[in-house]
Amino acid sequence: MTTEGFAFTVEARDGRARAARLSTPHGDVVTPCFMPVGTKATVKAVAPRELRELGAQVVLANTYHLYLRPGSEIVAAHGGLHGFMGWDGPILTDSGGFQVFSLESTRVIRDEGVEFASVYDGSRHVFTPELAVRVQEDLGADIIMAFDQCAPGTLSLDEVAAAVDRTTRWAAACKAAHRRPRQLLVGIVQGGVDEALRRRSAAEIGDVGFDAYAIGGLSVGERGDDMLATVELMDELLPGDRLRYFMGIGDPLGMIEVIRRGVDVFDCVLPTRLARTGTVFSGVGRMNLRNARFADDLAPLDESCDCYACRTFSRAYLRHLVVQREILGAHLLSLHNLRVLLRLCADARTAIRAGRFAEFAEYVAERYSAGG
RNA sequence: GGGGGAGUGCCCGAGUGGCUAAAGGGGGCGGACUGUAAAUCCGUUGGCGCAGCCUACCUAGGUUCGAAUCCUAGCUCCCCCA
Repeated sequence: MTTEGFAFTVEARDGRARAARLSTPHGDVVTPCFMPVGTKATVKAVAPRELRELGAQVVLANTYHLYLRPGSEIVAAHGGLHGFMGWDGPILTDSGGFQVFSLESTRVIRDEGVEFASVYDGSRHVFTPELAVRVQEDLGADIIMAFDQCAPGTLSLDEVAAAVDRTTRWAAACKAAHRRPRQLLVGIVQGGVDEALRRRSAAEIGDVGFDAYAIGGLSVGERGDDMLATVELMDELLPGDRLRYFMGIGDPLGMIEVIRRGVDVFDCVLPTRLARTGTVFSGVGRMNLRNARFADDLAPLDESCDCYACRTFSRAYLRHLVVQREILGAHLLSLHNLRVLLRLCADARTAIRAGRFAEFAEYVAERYSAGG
């Protein structure tokens, strides 16, 4: 790896699955690794100290949202995101590429960049690859993302192809603009679920050349088998000695399936969002705690979970918090859902190193088969 | 003692002769959520033998082809003056 302060080593393989180590200026990350999402420099409802206790190694923040509020200069005044949000481990910032997709109704894509209407006050902002890199340099995350156009495979082939082209040009512009040392810039592959477009995007992004690669544009509405087939293809196309990051997957079953196909790290809002809407991952699939059947259920959320919520409270109490919209409910359920994913990753690492990943995956599939 | 106002579905609250099984909100029940515009959004919410019928807008009568809506009496509640 050519980026100063970083190293990446695959330490064990089991099938396509890998157990690896990424060294960063803020510590090592062992993979497979789930990265909690903290868009506005906070993993909603969970304090950094708790993230650490849960076993989180890296957290995300979002360039576009922090650029709008509070503004990167405020963050920079704290010495960057680490000081600002009180997390001393590795941080990754997404570039704003996802907002090109999620804020579709308030944005206009042009070849030079994307014009957004601020979701806060309607003011217009043009995000370019150069600006996305500059803001990310100011924010000071360890790992930063190229500015891309997230285009789901549900769009027309022409649209996905156009997104592939722009993503390549923008990736080159990001690389050229990147100046800050000791900061890992990650290139993103697009192409929806079309094999030819994925091959083209992987080749082009690979030609630009990055020390780590991300798989973007998946888990955004396409069919599950198409998604997994695309991940398998990416395993063949991406260099085996570089970190692979699947952007946006965080359900227990899906996570295991992408680990099985050679992905090292991934992030997702799902565990914390589900928690805030009353749903938890459990050994019997997802449980929506608002359901009346939990009203008098004195059992813990999940007998086998070691999180604070499971060790301390009954389903009936947690349901009460959720139904009454007590803020503690969002907090406790977030702790639990994050713990489930982080523990699964820890177990996956152990299994890969022991050459027992297939067996482990089978166990997870059985345990979380009810949609967990 | 005098004057005025109000009683609607689990709750609040629109509705003042047919388009009303009754707006809207809350609550209840259920669903969704995957690089976070999300403590959000969606559906549903009288009963049944369910293209129909039954029961429903404080109670009991009445007017009318037809009443939550008009009339009479009663019950309950609220406000103002003394």
